[in-house]
Amino acid sequence: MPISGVTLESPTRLERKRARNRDALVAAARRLFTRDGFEATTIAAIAEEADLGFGTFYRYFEDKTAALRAVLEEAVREIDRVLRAEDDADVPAAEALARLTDRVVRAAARNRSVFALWWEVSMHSGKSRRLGPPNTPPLPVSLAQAIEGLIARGVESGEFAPGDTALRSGFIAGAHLHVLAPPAGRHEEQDVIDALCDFELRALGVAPAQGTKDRKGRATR
Amino acid sequence: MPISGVTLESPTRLERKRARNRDALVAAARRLFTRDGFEATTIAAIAEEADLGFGTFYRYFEDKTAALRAVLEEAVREIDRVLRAEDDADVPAAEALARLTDRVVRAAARNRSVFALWWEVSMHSGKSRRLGPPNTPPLPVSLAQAIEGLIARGVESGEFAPGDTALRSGFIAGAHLHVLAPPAGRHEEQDVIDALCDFELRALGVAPAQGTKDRKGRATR
Amino acid sequence: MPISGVTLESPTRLERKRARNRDALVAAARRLFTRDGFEATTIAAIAEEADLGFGTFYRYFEDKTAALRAVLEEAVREIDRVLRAEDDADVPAAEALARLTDRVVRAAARNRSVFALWWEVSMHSGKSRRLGPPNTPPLPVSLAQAIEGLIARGVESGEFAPGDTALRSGFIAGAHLHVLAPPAGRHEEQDVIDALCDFELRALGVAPAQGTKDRKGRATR
Amino acid sequence: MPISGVTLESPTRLERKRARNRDALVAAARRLFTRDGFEATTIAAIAEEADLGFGTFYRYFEDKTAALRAVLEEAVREIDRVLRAEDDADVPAAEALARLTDRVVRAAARNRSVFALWWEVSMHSGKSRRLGPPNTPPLPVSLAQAIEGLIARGVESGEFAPGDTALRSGFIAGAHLHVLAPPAGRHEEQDVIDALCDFELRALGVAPAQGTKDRKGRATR
DNA sequence: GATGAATGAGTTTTCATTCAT
DNA sequence: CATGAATGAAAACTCATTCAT
Repeated sequence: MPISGVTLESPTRLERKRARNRDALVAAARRLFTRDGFEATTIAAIAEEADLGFGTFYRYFEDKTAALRAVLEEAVREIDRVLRAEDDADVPAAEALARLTDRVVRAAARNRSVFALWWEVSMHSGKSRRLGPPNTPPLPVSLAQAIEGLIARGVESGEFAPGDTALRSGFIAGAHLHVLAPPAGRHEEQDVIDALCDFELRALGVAPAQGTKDRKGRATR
Repeated sequence: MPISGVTLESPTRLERKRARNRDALVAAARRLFTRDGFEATTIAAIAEEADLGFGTFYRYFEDKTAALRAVLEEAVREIDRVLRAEDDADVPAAEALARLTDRVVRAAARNRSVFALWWEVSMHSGKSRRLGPPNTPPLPVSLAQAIEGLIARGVESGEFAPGDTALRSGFIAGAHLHVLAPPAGRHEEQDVIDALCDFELRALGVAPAQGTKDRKGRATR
Repeated sequence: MPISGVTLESPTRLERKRARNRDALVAAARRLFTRDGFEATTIAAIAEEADLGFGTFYRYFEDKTAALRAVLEEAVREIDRVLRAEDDADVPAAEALARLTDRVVRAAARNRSVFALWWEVSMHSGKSRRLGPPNTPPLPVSLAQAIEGLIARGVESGEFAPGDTALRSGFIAGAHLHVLAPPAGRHEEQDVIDALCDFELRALGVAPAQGTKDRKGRATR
Repeated sequence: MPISGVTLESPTRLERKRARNRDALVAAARRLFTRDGFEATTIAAIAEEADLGFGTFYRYFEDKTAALRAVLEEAVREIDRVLRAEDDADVPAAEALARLTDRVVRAAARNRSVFALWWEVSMHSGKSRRLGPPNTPPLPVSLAQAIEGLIARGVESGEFAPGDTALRSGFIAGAHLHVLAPPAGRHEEQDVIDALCDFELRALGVAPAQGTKDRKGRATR
């Protein structure tokens, strides 16, 4: 048993196993939390879904809420990735907003249930039971903030009509998140995106014609 | 003490007490459900909040879900009242939409927490746990349907730009419901309404100028 | 409102009503106790079955166990009536036993469920929960005692073979009570009685031939 | 501590503990069910009586009725063992019945309370509350069936007097089960058996003298 | 006297969490 | 480190009993 080999490789192997187990647990938790709700999901069910022993859960999470946090952190990371768009800094605000819309709708469609979970949890943050994610702002807020920046830019550049930036960004965020509403998914994703871009750009005072035409040609992205 | 008076009032007295108790329970349930969430609220807590005995709860509600239903029914009634607007049938669609927006935003502001509860509950409808109200459509759906009718009317009359009616009504419903998002209430209600009307009418292709000015004589911020 | 008439008749009328109510409650309790068991029967159910108000139950019975006692007392009275047979004192013991058998089987068939309830209750008398009837001996014991007297008489008179009187009376009581066993009622009552008389008289050493013949002709009773 | 020994014994140790716990629970349940009745026994009491934690009960039994089933299954197994007597197939029916009687009385004496519980439960089978054992026939029925076979054999061979086989087997079963009646146990077991054999064989028309004398050389009391 | 509304003690059951193996 | 057995706190729900009308 060569010490060097063991000490060098052993931690790595373990670490990989640990990571695999943790991932399995988080994935299982996401499936069950979003399907049945947080309270209705038992730890035993999560462990089973992850094909791991019952007690093993507690070797990876302090708590059931820790698992929830882990699930939500994924969603937060996803949103952060979507919202952070430094490369859009040099395109016109309208174009940047269209791109953001595209990314948001696609991400929302992909993570509908987790986003809904996040929304639900954020409603009860700071209340008696502390389920919540650590200190992330609620989804609509994050989204609205990102949009707000773009609107401010567009107003400044004269692209967008003047108006209350905060309110309008909230409205747009609301329109974006409408895709989370239950009967979602009945439209083609691309159609939703096109319509939404048209909708919000018009609302911001941008002449729609070309924008829409462009998008129809699927050229924008 | 006239006998007739006694026999006439006697049943009423009990009934009034019953009604008072029931109202107290519903109010208590609404407070706790919206504050802590449905699952986190115990029946003991509801009874205590209503200042009634524990078992008394069960004389008025079969179930915890029955109390939830009662709470939501209030909200449903409120929305129904808001969405039903026969008197708007003869005004232009744009004006009708503006009025609807006004009513919705005011109602949402008044019932923020209950509407949020409704939204939350409707996310888990059709899942393992059957919390939901009997057969009420989710809030966003009801709202979107009402809006959809107006949009269709406006498109037909030429007031609104053509486009997917269903999608656009959904976007507007989302914008409306944005007021439910946590950091709400930081704006004057009237300002929100004005901005929202401006926002959605522009999005539908209506020239905004007069509309905004008309509403309160306030200049758009 | 003539005082005399009222004071004279009023109590009687009331008493009749009271008696009627009480009877209804006892009958309802018997039906439900025997159908569902004592513990599974709620006072509300008894009152409803008796078509009386809920709280009325407590004007007639101190307790749920009081209702049980009332039900059992009926059965005890019935058994006492069946077992007391002074008029059989001057017939031969065999004939007296046959008559007793006849009466017991008919009573048991008529009161199967109450007797079973009695048996069940007597199993747990003197235990933690005091359900039991006041101080009545269990059904098998009462029955065996009555039989024991007859056997003693028959042994003394030489009709019956000698043997342990107590044990044999117990065996016969057991045979009698077999009719309480679940799949009862598949035989003609008279056939059961005939077979049982034949069985027990043989067991006691009485030549069966005539006895059986007689009974077949239905002449004995 | 040899590794092999550990790996071999390790699983067994747990299993043994599990078995011990389960046995403790069943024993506790039997004690309490028979002492206080099924309904009057709480799960907390069973767990306490078994000296185990409250929740532990539910690791071994789905339900209180599951514990009842486990208790009754013991009794059913015991009865099955007693009633199955293939080795008696070649002895005369009278002798086989005498042996069966012997076994039944001894088993009944040993399991008086459980048999009584079984009887009690079978009275309420098929009613609203489904307590009963899965699909075991009631005790008296099982017993009567076994006896019925012997009587049929004896009648065919000419040992027993002709007569209704079903009824007579029921009577004998009743006599056997009389030992379950409360004031039992005041007689020597052997005396009961002797008297019962004499009783039932006479009842079936078998000349008693030898039979009784043979059994233990004791003269009939 | 009849009634049923109010009440809370008592039971069953679930499940997060601990801990010995 | 993985596991699952043990545990009891907590919650829903029932129902006997009391009491005001």
